[in-house]
Amino acid sequence: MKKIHYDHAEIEQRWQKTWEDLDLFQNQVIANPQNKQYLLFAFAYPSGSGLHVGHVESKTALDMLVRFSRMQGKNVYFPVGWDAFGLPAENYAIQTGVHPAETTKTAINTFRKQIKRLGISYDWANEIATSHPEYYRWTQWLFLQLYHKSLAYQDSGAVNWCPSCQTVLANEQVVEGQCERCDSLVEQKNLKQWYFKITDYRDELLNGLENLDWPEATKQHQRHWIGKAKGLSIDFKLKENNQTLTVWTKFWETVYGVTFVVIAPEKFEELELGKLIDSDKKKAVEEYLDQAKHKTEEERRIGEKDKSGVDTGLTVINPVNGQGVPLLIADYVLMDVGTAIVMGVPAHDERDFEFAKKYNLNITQVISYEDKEFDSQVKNQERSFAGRGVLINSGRFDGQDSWGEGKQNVADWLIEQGLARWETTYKLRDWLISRQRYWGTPIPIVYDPEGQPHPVKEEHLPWILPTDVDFNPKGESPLKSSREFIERTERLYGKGWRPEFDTMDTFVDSSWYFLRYLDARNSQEFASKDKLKTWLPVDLYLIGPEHIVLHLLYARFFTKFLRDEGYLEIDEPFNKMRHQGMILGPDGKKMSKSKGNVINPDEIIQKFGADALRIYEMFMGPLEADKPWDDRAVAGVARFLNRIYNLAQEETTNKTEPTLERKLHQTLKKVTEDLLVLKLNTAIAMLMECVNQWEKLSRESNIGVLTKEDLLIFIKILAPFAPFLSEELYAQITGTTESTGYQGVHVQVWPEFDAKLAQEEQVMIAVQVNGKVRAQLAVERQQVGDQVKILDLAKTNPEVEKWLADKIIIKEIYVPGRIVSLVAD
RNA sequence: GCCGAGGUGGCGGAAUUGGUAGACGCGUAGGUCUCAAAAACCUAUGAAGGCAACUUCGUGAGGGUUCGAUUCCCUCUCUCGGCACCA
Repeated sequence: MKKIHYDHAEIEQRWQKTWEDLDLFQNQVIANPQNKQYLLFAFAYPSGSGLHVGHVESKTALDMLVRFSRMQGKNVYFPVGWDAFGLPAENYAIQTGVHPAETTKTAINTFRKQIKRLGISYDWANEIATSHPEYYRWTQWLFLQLYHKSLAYQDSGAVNWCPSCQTVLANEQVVEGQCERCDSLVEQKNLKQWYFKITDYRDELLNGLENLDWPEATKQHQRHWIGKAKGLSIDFKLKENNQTLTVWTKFWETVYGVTFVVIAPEKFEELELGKLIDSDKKKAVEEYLDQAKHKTEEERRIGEKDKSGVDTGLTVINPVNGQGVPLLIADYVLMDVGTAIVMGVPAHDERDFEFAKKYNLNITQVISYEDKEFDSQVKNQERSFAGRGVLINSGRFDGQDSWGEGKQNVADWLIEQGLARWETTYKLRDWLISRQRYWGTPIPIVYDPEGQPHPVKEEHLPWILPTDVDFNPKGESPLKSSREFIERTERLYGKGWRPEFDTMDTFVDSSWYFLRYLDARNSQEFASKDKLKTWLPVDLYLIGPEHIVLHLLYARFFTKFLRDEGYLEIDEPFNKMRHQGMILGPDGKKMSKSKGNVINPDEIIQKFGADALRIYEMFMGPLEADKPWDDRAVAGVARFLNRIYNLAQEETTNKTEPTLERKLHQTLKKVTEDLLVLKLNTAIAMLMECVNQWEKLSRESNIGVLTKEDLLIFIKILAPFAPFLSEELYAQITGTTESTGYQGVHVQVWPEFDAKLAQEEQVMIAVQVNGKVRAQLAVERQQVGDQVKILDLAKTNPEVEKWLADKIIIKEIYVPGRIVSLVAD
């Protein structure tokens, strides 16, 4: 039969229009808890460059699962929206003068069009954009709820400042001392800013991870970020005035080895220790404090190699042995770790060792090691070592295991003596949400003429983002340039009142969007309790691994807060979460415009069709892996689809070829199982195997090889993968017309798997002799369980006999249906 | 330095979680069709040896457990992510 190329463009456009006219899969949020499935894709920032192949990957993967679930009779909700506030649109506005609202709208329209072309079956009825007043009104409402509970508060202190973005950043947005977005070196500034008190939930955020079905690596990451550490706070006394200086340590067993104490510059000032210093030291100390204050992030990093500090001339008493040791100031001690005062144990800590060497401080070994070389190196003050050993020079604890009884006994004793207590520290700090940028949600706060903050009244929400604004960065919030904003505030609150000019971190917007999805047009509340109760939690969240600490932590925090406020009944928003990998350029590198290795999905759709693009991206490899693009492999997928199209044109028969029927049911089984665990690459491979066999049999036969029913089974299991082609073929075969109402493949029931039909009649059993496969036995299915017979068959097989000649069998193993293993000597 | 993921043909990747390594796709070679090409289809395709049936080797390296290891254990090595002066 003559092979034709089916017209993918025509078919795809026609069905896209039909589905849209029918409002297929729209308005799926109904309060029906039966069989509910809330499937969530991390909503995207609508960038001006449009959809890229990475977007296609995650959207398509979930769409396949969604279509499959629907056919399985699940009540599926699959919403869509836009993380529409953000810097790129604002930066573009600075360059071109085009208002961010304009560019955002255009970008969303482009994305929407592209997504529809891909055949993603989103429910558009609850589409949201975080920049829409009816959305950010509730972001502001949430801020106010936090404010009323004192979980949103204002504080001044050192903050991370990006000189290029002209805004402060959250700790989470500083990567290696650089701005996450533009890689500028981050500076420290003292500013009064708004914070969310996420630390109130730190223990729950940590413990809640336990039962989540998330990738273990992601959970581990969040644990590290929260950074809970149990240690001992030990009180040292200042000799000069008996003032207590508390150090915090995880290595208290080395306390007898303390030969100095180091304090962070900021802490030294906070405790006002300067006044105790002798005049001869005063100048050096003041100089050091001044210099430390002005160190840039870059200089500090250089300092990693060369530690600096200054002796205060003050003496600290080690409580365990009464020894007086010097107090030094050094900026390698960080203000926000522990108590910002560190006990210096140079024999057993690398940093302390370095510091001691540089400033000629004493070194006392208090742990001896089994390894003689190590031990003598430490003894000779050539290096430090932090491994396990036996305590020495440690009074009553000498001879005890430094990681076992010794560690325990030292702690017990210190606590008993009232010298120390357990203290748990965390790395997680409160979330700084103020941003000195325009394109974001305005913080709903106004200041009275005395400068005291007050919440914007709820009836004034949404607290609209003004439009008469000069975007050009001047180191302060662009909103200050809006006359309307100030006039509005004075009109509503009184003369001399001023609005808060900062906007919120866009991560605030995205921390609760999955809640708004459930009731996006509700003007009375952020979502009705009924719908929240019905649909939460999210059943599967597919999100890039780049959101591990930021978004996922914040969203969990919001969920827990709203639960405590009585709005939600769940503790965790996303019980099951998976990551999609990155699609790399053909060169195996991350796609970027500057590298010129970007693949445009529109071009692929035009050339090969949306179905081919969808299937290719899923066929590339495991969803979670990073995979390089291969242009030629897309053509292979297009070929696969074309073969299906041509085979489906052939006549059907009244009895399916038995081997093909078997293959079809094996395929049904494999595809069903793989879809449930998102192993889409192997599901597609199985579909290909099935088609290969179908084609082979069809070639060898003059008449049809498939019944109409079996053909329809194949089309149905193809439907989640290739929604357009399967819809077309289904319509062709069943002859349904629009007049009968929509009866297309996407509302059909997923076929039932028949184990009997999938079973092979003959099973191939391999025979190993001394671990090497030497023969294959074709065994009737009924005989597989007959061990005696199978072993007999194996031993009398001529191939096997050859290898058994002159040998005695000493062991026989039969794994039913798989393998016979004979051991002979 | 620490934490995490990983290393399988020329390439992307499979492998029922201890049971025939290399499914499926790409690429390559030869062929069919064609005046020719493209497209499409067929056959072969881990490496080495052999005319051949066949044999040996082979999942980053080395060792171990086992009748049997890509899979489990130990040591090492390389790659990719992340964190990092965290006391």
